[in-house]
Amino acid sequence: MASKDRILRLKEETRNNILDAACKIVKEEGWQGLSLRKIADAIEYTAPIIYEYFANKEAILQELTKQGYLVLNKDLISAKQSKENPTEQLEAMWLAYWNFAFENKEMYQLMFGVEMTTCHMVAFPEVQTPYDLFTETIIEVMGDKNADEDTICQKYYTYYSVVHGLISINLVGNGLPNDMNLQILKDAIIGITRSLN
Amino acid sequence: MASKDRILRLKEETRNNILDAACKIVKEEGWQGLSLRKIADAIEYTAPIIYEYFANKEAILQELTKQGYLVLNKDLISAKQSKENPTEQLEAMWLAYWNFAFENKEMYQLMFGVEMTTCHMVAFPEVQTPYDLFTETIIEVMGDKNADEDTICQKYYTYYSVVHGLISINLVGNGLPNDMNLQILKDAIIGITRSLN
DNA sequence: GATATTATTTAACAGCGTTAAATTATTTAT
DNA sequence: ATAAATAATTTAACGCTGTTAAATAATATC
Repeated sequence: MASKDRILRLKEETRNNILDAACKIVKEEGWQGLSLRKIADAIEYTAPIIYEYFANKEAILQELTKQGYLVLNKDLISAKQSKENPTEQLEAMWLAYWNFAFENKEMYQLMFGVEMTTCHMVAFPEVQTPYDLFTETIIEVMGDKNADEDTICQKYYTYYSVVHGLISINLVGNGLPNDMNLQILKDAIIGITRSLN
Repeated sequence: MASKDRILRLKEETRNNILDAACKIVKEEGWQGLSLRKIADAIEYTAPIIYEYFANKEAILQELTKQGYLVLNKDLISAKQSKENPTEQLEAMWLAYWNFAFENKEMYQLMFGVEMTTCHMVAFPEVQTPYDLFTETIIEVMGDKNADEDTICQKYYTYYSVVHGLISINLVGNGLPNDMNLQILKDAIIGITRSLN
């Protein structure tokens, strides 16, 4: 019976190897360079074996997306915890979001469809978390626990639009000078925050 | 000698047929559905003939991108001309930009890398035009002809970030309710404009 | 009408995601 | 320990992709 466990452990390991190999290939060659045959090569198997672990290529991308959200959500939470004041928390969170995008460019592209077709598959709960974390803090900044749902949503998307837009502009093409980026980002965040209270 | 002209005209026509066919296929099946064989089928030729008119598939995308910019630039100019006041011109231009994105979703994706790998090939002058048109109007709103180049550039990208971001969010996935979109868009534009003077 | 030129197609290559069948390795049962 | 059953893995193939070279068909030139 213990051998069953060993086999299960090995299968789990191979599954992770597939995901790790995919990540490595993407970091080296971009999403266009990713193929099942390359993944198989990296883990020293032939291509069809992948279908023992994933339904198809899309399922691999879905799993990677999930992992991306886990990292992002962790970053957002620890950013919030790094500050006391809700306004500072919100700013720290958007900065963490920004940093995640540039520390994980390929991941961000996959998750948010920049220069890359996203896998809008069965939604998993992790994609909702950033929205929850941000709106929760927005409510705190507004100091109005009974604030209108639509108003909060709108404020969130105002932040989100400018941050995601600026990230996208930088990921596609040459991007902007670093100092200009940060100035736009911080000015925009401050500006929107001012409109909150 | 006139026959030469006829042939040249026919070649030009076929070239356009290729581009038109590509557009049609993309509108019906999205960028993922576009293939050289489908284009060839649509114009009733076989695939390799396309290489008599374009160096490769990328070159077709480049030409379509160019056409996209021609339309966008025309829209921006006529939006500007529709108003007298520079502030109103600027708002009308961003609204025209917004409308272009949703009236030409596939084109916008190609031009700005939303859910689609852009062809960042040899840059052509048309890509610069929106920047010129917007910054020109921003300067007029500021009423300072000697304004700092960097400041103007920064203001432009502040507008651009929020508009492009909001568009991207809508093109990827399900998008937001229509009224919320317009409210975010107009609020953001008004807010940034307020910071200009 | 024969020859040269151009237009177009056919065939092929290497790569892609994916599936079914064949093969090898491992476990189970006698 | 050997035979049968099960599982793991590979080989071969399909239809698709962009692209190239060679073969063929159509046209123009002499």
